[in-house]
Amino acid sequence: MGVSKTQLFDAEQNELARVAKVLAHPARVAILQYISRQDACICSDLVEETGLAQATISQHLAEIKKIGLLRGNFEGKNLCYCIDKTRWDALQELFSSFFTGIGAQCCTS
Amino acid sequence: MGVSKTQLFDAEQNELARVAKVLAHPARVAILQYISRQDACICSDLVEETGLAQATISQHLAEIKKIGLLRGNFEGKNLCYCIDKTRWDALQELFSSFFTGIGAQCCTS
DNA sequence: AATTTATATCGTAATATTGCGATATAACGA
DNA sequence: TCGTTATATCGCAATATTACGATATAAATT
Repeated sequence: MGVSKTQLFDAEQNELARVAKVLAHPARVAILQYISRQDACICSDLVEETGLAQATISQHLAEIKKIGLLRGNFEGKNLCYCIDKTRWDALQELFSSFFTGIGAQCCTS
Repeated sequence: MGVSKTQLFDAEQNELARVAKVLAHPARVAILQYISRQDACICSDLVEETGLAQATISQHLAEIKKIGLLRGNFEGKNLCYCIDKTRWDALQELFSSFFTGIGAQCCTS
């Protein structure tokens, strides 16, 4: 049917999946890397950088925003995005404990 | 058009996205957690556990296999899955360095 | 050999994602 | 105010994902 049955799973499982879905596209990975590389938090030379259309980039940015990772401030006429460090750290911790929790009990045979 | 333009991005970006896509469904997160919780690497009580149909579970397992995370051995009549620890550690490192690499240069304003 | 049990695959319907042109919106500079 | 520039949103076409019943496969048991 195409709809994920999220009600079958707990909040943490759904949250991890929701965040992973945002990282599940190379353009969004590239956007995050690019934004962090420019310490000035430069906005959309992303179009030029990636070769995707402006509408497409804007859509990808919206996905990243949905999980609270982006902050945008106007600097003069430019809307500059930057990564919300607090949220970033929280998500890093989410993934880290997921990986650690499972890794601990892997069978090694 | 619905096709991701993977050729625009580098190998690491595509790899991270490919793995994230597998984690981007709560059922697959739950499956990985369940397999690790049973240190005996028990197979598909997953159907009972999750409430999803057997065909659906099998499909999710196939997705997890595609990124090399599952090993299946026959124990008598049962096919027992377990998580490939080496691969798991490699993916943990992949995510860890992604998060660390970006977090280092986030603007803090 | 026939039956049972466990898992995979096929086919298909419902829905989601990706990408982009066209079109808004909104702030700045002339 | 008018045009320019930057970004968001709409609408649509192409494709991917999710879910599951039905069916295949394959090993173990009888």
